[in-house]
Amino acid sequence: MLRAVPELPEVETTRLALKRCIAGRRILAVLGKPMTMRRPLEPREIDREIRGRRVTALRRRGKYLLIDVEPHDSGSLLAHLGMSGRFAIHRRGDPVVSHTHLTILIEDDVEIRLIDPRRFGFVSWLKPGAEDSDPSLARLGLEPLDATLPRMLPVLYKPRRSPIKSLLLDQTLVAGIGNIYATEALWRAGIRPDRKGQRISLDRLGELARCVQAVLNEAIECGGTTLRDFSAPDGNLGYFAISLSAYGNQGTPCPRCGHTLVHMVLGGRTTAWCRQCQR
DNA sequence: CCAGTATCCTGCAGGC
DNA sequence: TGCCTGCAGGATACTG
Repeated sequence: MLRAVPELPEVETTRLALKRCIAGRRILAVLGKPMTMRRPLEPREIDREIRGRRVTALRRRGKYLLIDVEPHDSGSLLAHLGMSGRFAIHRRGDPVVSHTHLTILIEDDVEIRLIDPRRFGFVSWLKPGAEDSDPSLARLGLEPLDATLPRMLPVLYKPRRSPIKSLLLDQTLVAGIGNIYATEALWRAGIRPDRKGQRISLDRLGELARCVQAVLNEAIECGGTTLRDFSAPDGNLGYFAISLSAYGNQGTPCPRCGHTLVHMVLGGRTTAWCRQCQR
């Protein structure tokens, strides 16, 4: 199984698991050392802000996770898992794996741990009102699971000259799609990754939007049905084996037509695709 | 404004 | 067997 980079489905699965385990529970303490990450990690500041408070809600925006605490509108934790980040749910006393940068102690002996070898992710405290002006959140585009996507994606992509693959990865247009699900959605839609947005009909872009939603929903469903909240032995969340038709499968037969899948590099990202049935 | 590229970081696969 | 190189990619600063 490929070790998947967290995209929207993995973040959503993490959100649902964290919700089941910590929503309504009180935070006892936050532990960790200051660390250079995508944004500086300041465990003591986070501890000062959320110690003793109850978790009220877990939200997702694109690939970002928001953890709200009581009282209402008193600020939130903002997290991004980057490329190698994950939240693990543990019991107090479980062995600590390397690259555990943050530990959130929850009542009833639950611990939430942030593990991120590459440190492209982050967890930071958003002061009350800071959410609206946060530079990362403010730039995010449409939620891909929104019912308006089939109508809006063609409008957003049609004027663009970039390859469709690059447009799918542009978080300011639609937020939450990464390299894996962009590759899968294009394979499903039968669109070659380097075709410019301008050169794709509105109908085909609408179909692409439905493929994006289908592959994301299937991945979430897969995660929801295969993941346990406390998964032995390491408590990892948000990683699961959805069967991928194109991503990483260059050199093997296309599951639809049998033609050998090839790969190309677009914007520094590899894409597997089928010359026969992706036009 | 827009499109394309370099950069951060570590683990690991592949080659010799 | 072991070392070395290069690749993996999300967000963003930077360049053309």
